[in-house]
Amino acid sequence: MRVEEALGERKLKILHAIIQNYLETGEPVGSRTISKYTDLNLSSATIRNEMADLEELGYILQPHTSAGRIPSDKGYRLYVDLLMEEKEQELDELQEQMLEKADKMDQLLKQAARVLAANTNYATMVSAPVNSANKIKFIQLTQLDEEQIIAVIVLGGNVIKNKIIAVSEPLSNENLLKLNMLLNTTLNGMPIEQINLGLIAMLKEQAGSHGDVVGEVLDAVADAIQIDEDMQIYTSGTTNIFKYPELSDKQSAQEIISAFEEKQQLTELVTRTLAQEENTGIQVYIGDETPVQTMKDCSIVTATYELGDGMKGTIGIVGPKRMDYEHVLKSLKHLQNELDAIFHKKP
Amino acid sequence: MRVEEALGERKLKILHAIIQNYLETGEPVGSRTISKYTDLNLSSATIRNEMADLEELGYILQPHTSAGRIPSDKGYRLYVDLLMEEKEQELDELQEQMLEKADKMDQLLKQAARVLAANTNYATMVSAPVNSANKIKFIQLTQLDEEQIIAVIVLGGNVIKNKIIAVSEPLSNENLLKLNMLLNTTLNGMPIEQINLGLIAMLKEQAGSHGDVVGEVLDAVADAIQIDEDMQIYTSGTTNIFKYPELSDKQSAQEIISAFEEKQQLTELVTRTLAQEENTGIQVYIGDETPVQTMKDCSIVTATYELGDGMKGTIGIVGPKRMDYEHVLKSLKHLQNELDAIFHKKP
DNA sequence: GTTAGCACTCAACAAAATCGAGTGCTAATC
DNA sequence: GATTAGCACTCGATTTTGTTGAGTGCTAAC
Repeated sequence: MRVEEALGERKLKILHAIIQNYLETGEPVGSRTISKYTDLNLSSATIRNEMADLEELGYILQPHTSAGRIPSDKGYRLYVDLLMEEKEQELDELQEQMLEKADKMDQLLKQAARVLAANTNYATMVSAPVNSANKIKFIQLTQLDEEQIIAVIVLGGNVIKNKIIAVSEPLSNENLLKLNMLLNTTLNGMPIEQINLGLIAMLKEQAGSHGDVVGEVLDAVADAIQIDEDMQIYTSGTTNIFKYPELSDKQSAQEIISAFEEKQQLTELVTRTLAQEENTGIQVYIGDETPVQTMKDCSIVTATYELGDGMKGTIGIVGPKRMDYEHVLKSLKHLQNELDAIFHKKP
Repeated sequence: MRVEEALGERKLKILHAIIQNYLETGEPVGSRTISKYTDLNLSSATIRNEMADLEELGYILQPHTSAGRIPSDKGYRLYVDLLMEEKEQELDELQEQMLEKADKMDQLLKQAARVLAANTNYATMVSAPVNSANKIKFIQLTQLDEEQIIAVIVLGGNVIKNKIIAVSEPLSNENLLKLNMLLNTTLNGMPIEQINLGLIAMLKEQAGSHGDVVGEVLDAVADAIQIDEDMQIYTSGTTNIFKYPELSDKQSAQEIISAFEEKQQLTELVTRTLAQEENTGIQVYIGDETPVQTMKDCSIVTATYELGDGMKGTIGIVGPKRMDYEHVLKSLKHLQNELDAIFHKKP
């Protein structure tokens, strides 16, 4: 608000025009262009004066003397926060493609990333839902054969974990039953963070006489329950960055694509996004604002979706700073709703 | 053999020298270079004459008049088949990195891809093991809560599948027990291809009176068992292709990287590789020989590894045609053994 | 405060010039 | 007959130079 006042309406309009034009063309925009293609009815000279001011204020900058102006990060920020008007538009295509086939979660998410990439022409990522504060809902051990026991553990949000445990001697049916009872009564409803060595030791004690085998099994179960540190992230359209010359020189392309392949940095991004608590769940990082230094020449827009039970995932779009913010935000919101709907419909 | 005779030893030596030099530099190699940097003691003029012959025979070619020569696909092929001498070398590093941490299969494979990429400077892929002729080893249905049943299915090679089934009305304990019995007696040991609608119908009949719920459950189980058509493939070092100018123009890079991200084509490659039955399990595709047209300017080297139970997976390396075949083959064999060892040690 | 006009800047493009690696061919040599 | 030195020639790559035009800043007039 204050910024808006301080700048004055005319400057704002000019800034808006510059940004919009730059978003379309990717070329620095000059005073003449603005003078001609807006309804401001000002000569290029006047625009030049205003532009000089805007540059001094840090909203735009010149790549080199005697070039037009391009928006600075600060300029983009103002644009996203104030200037952008969200125009409604149809986008049912997305929906249809989406619902087509979506029985398995991972396929669904991969598909989501793909559709979003196709729809926006940027690189996209979708993280599988995680829940740091998840609880155990159900545990069961079953004898698979003489030497193996299979443990099935169901967490909140119906996340299932399996582990096959090799045992040196078979467990009696009776013991297995007891063990199941014990595990369920003790662990049921327990947040997984609370499962630590101490607890395991206690369990072993309670299990008592059955000796080593029980110990082995309990250790294995504890191991299986641990949160897997690397979350699943699906990406698509990474090569879309080649469509934007400012990102597609070898150096940048190399870095960005690597980041998308190795996922490490994306994980960080997701974690950060999920941590941040905002009402809409949508966040925009412009240039240097990014949590991931590799992408300091990009803009990143992220959204979170929910599954209930506190399970959350992230959708993200990475593109050039001159990304079509309106379109991206719209698509993202749409997909967000879509996912919410799907997950709440079929649990 | 015949080729070797036909060419004559000197031509072979020259060809060898040309290829080796080209592998290192990536630049067309001229007669002078060969004349100077080999122990042939021939003048550049002589080399030129020989080169003219080699070109006529199709083993090398000129990118343009008055440029040096580069190997043709046919030349590479000869090199791989005959000329290459596998020199032994240490490579324990690989092994160490490998064993460091490898409890979960997917992490292990991802790690394998990564190590291989780092080691070779090419793009790599590792497919998770699949088994088209897999059998059911164990099935169990358990009541999770009032409205949900969880199905756990274990296949050969200890592949586990889960499915949560929503039921409209709870199943009685007794019915559940019967159903479990039925499933195990009928399906145990059965190859998953044989599970089709007919069989399901028969099962439903045998289950008899229990009505719709059983039907629902059986359908769900059948669904869960189906082979998931898209296999898991882990990639790494895709951006290594930027290191090779001949692959890193926008067009090619774009295509190759896309192929690595979207995996569709890699799946095809893996399928093809697994189908091919060769003793060593190692295959080399040079240029146009590739099953994946996108990579017609690359060479691809693949190897299969085994888990027993007929489960097989693939490791692959994609790089420029002037790849360091010796090194690649060596690394690949090494990793192949490594994986075999790991999997056979800890089942 | 706005605008017309002008000198100036500078990236981008294109044409021209230069360079040099490499070739094929011929004639001399072993 | 095989090898080699030598030379004219080719052609991509690089550098140089010139040209263009979009765009600026500044000044003076409106």
